[in-house]
Amino acid sequence: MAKVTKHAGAPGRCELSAVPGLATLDAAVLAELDQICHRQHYEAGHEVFPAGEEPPFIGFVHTGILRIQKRLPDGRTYIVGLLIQGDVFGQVFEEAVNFSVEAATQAEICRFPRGPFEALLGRAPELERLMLLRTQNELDRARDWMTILANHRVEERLAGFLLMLCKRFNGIDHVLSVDHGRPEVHVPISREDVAHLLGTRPETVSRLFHALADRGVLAIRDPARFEILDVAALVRAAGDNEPEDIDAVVDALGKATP
Amino acid sequence: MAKVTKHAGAPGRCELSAVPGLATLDAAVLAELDQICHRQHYEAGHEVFPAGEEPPFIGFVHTGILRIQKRLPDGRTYIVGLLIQGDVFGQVFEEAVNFSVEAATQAEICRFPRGPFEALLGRAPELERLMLLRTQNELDRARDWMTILANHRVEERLAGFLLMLCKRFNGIDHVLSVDHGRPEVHVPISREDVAHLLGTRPETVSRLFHALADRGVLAIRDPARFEILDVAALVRAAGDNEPEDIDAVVDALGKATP
DNA sequence: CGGTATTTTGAGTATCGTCAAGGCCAGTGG
DNA sequence: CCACTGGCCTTGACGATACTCAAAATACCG
Repeated sequence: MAKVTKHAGAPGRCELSAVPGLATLDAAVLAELDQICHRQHYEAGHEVFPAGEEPPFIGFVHTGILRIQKRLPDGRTYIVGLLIQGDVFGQVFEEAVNFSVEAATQAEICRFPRGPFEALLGRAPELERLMLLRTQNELDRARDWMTILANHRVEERLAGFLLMLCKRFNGIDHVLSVDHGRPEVHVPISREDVAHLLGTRPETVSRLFHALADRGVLAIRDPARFEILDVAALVRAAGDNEPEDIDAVVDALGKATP
Repeated sequence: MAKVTKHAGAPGRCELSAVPGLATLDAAVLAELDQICHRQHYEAGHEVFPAGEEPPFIGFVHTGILRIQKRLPDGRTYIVGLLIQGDVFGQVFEEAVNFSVEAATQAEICRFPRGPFEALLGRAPELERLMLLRTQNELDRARDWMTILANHRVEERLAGFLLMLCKRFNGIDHVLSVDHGRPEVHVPISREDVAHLLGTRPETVSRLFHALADRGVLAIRDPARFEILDVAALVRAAGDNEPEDIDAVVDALGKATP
């Protein structure tokens, strides 16, 4: 993992106007963005950009899943977030970032070189506003994730992770689907990555998936696919007794693509 | 706790130009900010604004410490961040926030009503840029905090918390000082708050403070004040083997106000 | 000085990490 | 077509860690 191999991309033609989040932008701004954008493909495990340096570009995820992470010299890895379709990453106007970005699966992204992108930011207040709102949103999600991480029992964290997949990844990359009339969640990353996200070990993750299955909360169709049998029980397992949340999940599951 | 009592504040006169982070702003923008700003005092435990609603203002912390938190109906509390002198809080252009803000100690803040503040944002690109950079910074800190939370042993999280206090709170509110030639850290929040921040219980926090003391890493002067006896050991206890970090802490401790 | 809240300590138990072995699947090469 | 290999996932046993409940000690405040 962490190889730097990259595949060359062609400039322009990123169909940015088709992207929901960007549709509100002025046509002229969109055209300029499209001008400076290079589309690029990454294989799973390849590094999109490293920690400790100035990020060379702002990225926009088209397909696939990326990990935001920090690797320590002793081999420990912390994953502090996942990036999916439609997410923007890379800080503007920063000299160095603390976290690297790696492809967790095959991924297709758009790269906007920082120089031109930052110049465009200055000319297009609406784009700057968009970046501010997106960053605020990311911060909010990071804090939500912290409340999951702060649960002492790993089972609560794991259940919270599954619910997060349902709520946020719905409709993305076949994460959520309905196969035999029951909602099915596809966990798009390895046990080890899940463990790194949750601050635990792969063995414990495995044990707890099976514990949830034994209690009838979910069924394991294959190591990456889980049928949700009892949403309410899963929400209870997450220790999350906010009624709004169970509604949000039921809602997300209801809208899952068959 | 969580009372809504507020003390009335007088508009203007917030001496915003004296604030390091805002000094780069145009004088005219600063004057406008000063116009719309109301200074307000909060007692420890009082709510600055609640979760689930549109935040009524953007806040700027002058003195004291605030908690960003979520309270669950069953009484559990998650603290996802602390705000100190110079921090800005409150999202712009958002309908509802997920987290409430409460005073952890007596606090003095400036309130910028959202309407006028957002209007000013549109007229002053440099202010919007400032907000973007601050939010990016907050996001980075939140992710750093996540890497501390993801450690399985509470001792690592507690040591990481102490080091964070040294690095970030240096020079603020007497958190860091040198009393008998040795650096002394003042933990400005209760054991319970520390526990909520670290995802554990006050008993465990207490036990681990004393365990660190028994090993000679630190000395407990009173329940809120700790003398750091062995910085290197503390960094090791945090499980953080990035050489940059020990340097940063030694540096911060060296600059501590005597 | 008394009353209350906070912190500390103790004992017992649940949870999780660690180490080690075994199983499953996909891709490879005979 | 089948054995072999390597990666991932699973399972088991044991010990370490932290949570729970309960009580005592200390600090705080009027």
